[in-house]
Parts: sequence; C-alpha cells; structure tokens
Amino acid sequence: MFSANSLTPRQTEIIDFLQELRRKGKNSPTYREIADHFGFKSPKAAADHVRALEKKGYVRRRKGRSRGIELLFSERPSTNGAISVPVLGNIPAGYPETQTEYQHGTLTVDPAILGGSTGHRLFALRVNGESMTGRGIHEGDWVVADADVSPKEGDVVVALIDGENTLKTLAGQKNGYFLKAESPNYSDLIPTDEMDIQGVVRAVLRRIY
Amino acid sequence: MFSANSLTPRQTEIIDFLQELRRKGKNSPTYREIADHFGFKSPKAAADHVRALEKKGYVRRRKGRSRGIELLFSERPSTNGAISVPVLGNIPAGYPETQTEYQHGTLTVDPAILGGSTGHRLFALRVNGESMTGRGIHEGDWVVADADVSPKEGDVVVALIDGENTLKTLAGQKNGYFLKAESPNYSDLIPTDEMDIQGVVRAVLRRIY
DNA sequence: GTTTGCACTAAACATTTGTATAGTATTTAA
DNA sequence: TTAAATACTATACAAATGTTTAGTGCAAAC
Repeated sequence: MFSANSLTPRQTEIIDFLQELRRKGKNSPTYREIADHFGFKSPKAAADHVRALEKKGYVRRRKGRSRGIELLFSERPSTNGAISVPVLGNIPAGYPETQTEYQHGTLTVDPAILGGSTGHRLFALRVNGESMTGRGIHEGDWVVADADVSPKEGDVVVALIDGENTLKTLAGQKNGYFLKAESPNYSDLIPTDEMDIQGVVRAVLRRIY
Repeated sequence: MFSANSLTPRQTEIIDFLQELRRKGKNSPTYREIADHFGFKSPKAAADHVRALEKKGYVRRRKGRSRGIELLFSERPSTNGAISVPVLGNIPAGYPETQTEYQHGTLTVDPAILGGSTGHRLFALRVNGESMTGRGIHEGDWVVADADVSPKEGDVVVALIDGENTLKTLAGQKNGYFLKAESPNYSDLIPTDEMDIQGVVRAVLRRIY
C-alpha cells in the first residue's frame, strides 16, 4: 500500500509537527509531548512513529538523549527566507545588467517588508536629499525598489534624471505622467518621453543613531 | 531607573554558547552538556550561570523540563550576518519575560541598519497611530528597539503608558525627563517615576504597497 | 489463513536530567 | 570589615524522559 519511503497519513502528521517546532526555533519534543499533542495515551505510540520515520530516513534518533529527535530532511534554516538585495550607487540607465559594477554591498531584508516583490529584481539605494520628506523618506534612509513592476499613479519611483537617480512620486495627467517631488523646496519635473523609471519603491529602512 | 544588566565575561561565554547552538538549529543543552563544554565538573556550575542569566533577563528556565533553557531576545545572526529580531505585541510591563508569549513572529534585519545594537537585546514592534509622524515614523511601520541602552535626550523610546506600548521622544527637564509626542494631535506626557522605558528605537522599517 | 505492517494501550524499568544541599575560594561593593 | 556576588566541586535525590516487554485490533498482502 504505502511504498518504501512514502509516509502514512499519520506519519506525515508526526513529521509536520516536528518540522513546525523546528521552524519556530523550539527544542525537539519528548515522546510524551508528541503523545500529548496527538492524544496518545502511551509514549510508545509516539516512539513507534518516530522509529518508523527513522527507518524511512526522515529522522534520526540520538540514542538515550532527551529530545533526541533530529530532522534529516527539509531542515529549513531558522532564517525565514531573508532576501539579500544589492545596494547600488547611481545607476546610469535601466536596470544594471552587471550588478557588480555599481554594487556597493548588499542589504538583507525580511520578505514581510517586501510583500509581493519577492522573486522580482530588487535593488537598494541610499537616499540623498530631502526631496521625499512628504512621504516620510529622509536623507540617509535606504529604499528598496522593485524593477519588475509597472509604476502606478502615486507610487514612489526611482527615476533617472540628468544621469542621477532621484526619488519622485509618479503623478498622472491627461497628457501623461509627470514626476512630483514631495517637498516644497524641490520643483516638479515633467519629462515627457525620456522619462526613465528604474524601479518602484517598496520598502524604506532607516537607522536611528 | 534604566537597568544596566551587564554580563560578566563568563556569563557572556555561556550566552554565546547558547546562542551558537540555537543558531545551528540544535536543541538547548542540558546543564551537564554545558558543564562538559566548559570543563565544569558539576552541573551545578552551569545551572548557576544560567540562573544568573535568567535574573538578568537574558534567558528563561522552564521549570523541570529537560533542555528547558529558552533564549529571550534571541538575536540569531544568520549566514550573511542578518539578524533575526522577535516581533512582539503589546508588552505589559518591563521586559517581556517570555519571548514566546508576546511574540508574533520574527523580522530579519541587516546589521547595517542596526548599527552598534548588534549583540544587544532587540525587539520589534508594529507602530499604531500617528503620534511620531514628526520623526518620520508612521502607522504600520516596524520599529526595532534596543533594550540594552540607556535612553538619551532626543531618543525615540518605547514606553509603557497605561498598559500599552507607545512611542515617544525622551525630552529632558531640570527636574527630570518627560515623554513628548511628535505630533500636534497627541499630548505630551510627563510621568515622573513610574516611567517605564522598554527600549530605544534604533531602526524603522516600512513597507510601501 | 497466516503473516505483515499500522496504530495504538498499559505497565514498568533505566537513564538522563533538573535541582537541591553543603561547601571552598576569590572578587567586588558597602 | 563584612556582606554579597561570582565561580566553582562533590554528592545525592527526584522528576522527566527514553526504552522495553506484552498485548489489542484492524487492514492489506501473500
């Protein structure tokens, strides 16, 4: 019925439970804790399941040790999928094909901060100037931009203007889009066709000293 | 007023050992395993150290449970030097004794964003309300706070007011400190002695949709 | 029809492990 | 100077935990 290394439904439940604890950074359970969780009245039931998982190669039992169950497969590192984003200097045009040329380093960002942008081409920039204070983005902040989305009205975008990367808000007009600075000291810019938008800002990171 | 909680060299070695195991995804050690690692001839030596770490708020001992040492404020550096910070809900008083009780998840943060706070006890909170817009902190932002520094004048601090965590700016007065809201709609608060400051904000993370 | 694997209960034993008591020595703070 | 904290050893008890033996019931395989 159940082929050599395939798991029975119950065994799948057991290994799921073990993996869930591991994911949460907790210790391996005792056999009695497994039994309690599933409602078994004897620790032997839990031990039998784990022994079966060991025979099938999913788990290792460290003999005699308390909480001695070790997961062999699907050992997810506790880092919950942290994303490493290249920090770029001034990008001359488009998305840099060779990141290394303009890369200053990398920034690790939690996927929770990046939302649906995971899997897209992302890059980070250090903010110069106070042109976006109106949107809560200040000098010295890092912004993470997504190069793989179409900017919508209201988005904060990284735009290339006069060979420099600038942050602006994309605003709509009947004749097209224009770029708006979110600070009174900065003038709005209305490029027509040569408007080069390199990414849409998806995250802001600030260090407070 | 603001607790120091500094560790002795030996205690630092012990907590480093505990964090190293946690980082490797292993179970917490037994007191005899700690003793073996450091060459102690009695488990009591290890237990005493862990008890001291508990008193200083770095660790929690689950009574009677094998491998019952739990790291609080577990800051787990990952491969590329990313730091995993626990995201907490409303912390009722002082430092949360049990990380798990109030923990909503973890947030991975780059050490470049955290500056000199690496190695300290850190926690993250989601921002409610617009009381700190004057400092560029908005509703929905995550803030990362350091529980191991003495707040200075001008610092944005996490304070416990009426059982809720609030962000305020610490301002100085000749008679002492008071807490200042950075938004016209919010009133300043001037608690005297019962002022409970749980951390100093060191980073702001914002997701832009 | 017997055997094998699965999924357990029940009771007990043996080891591991947490914890306590008693004590030594050194350093630090009042 | 005394008291408290640090940093341990040595021994021992009790609780937690791994493990074993003995057994039940069911379903699938042979």
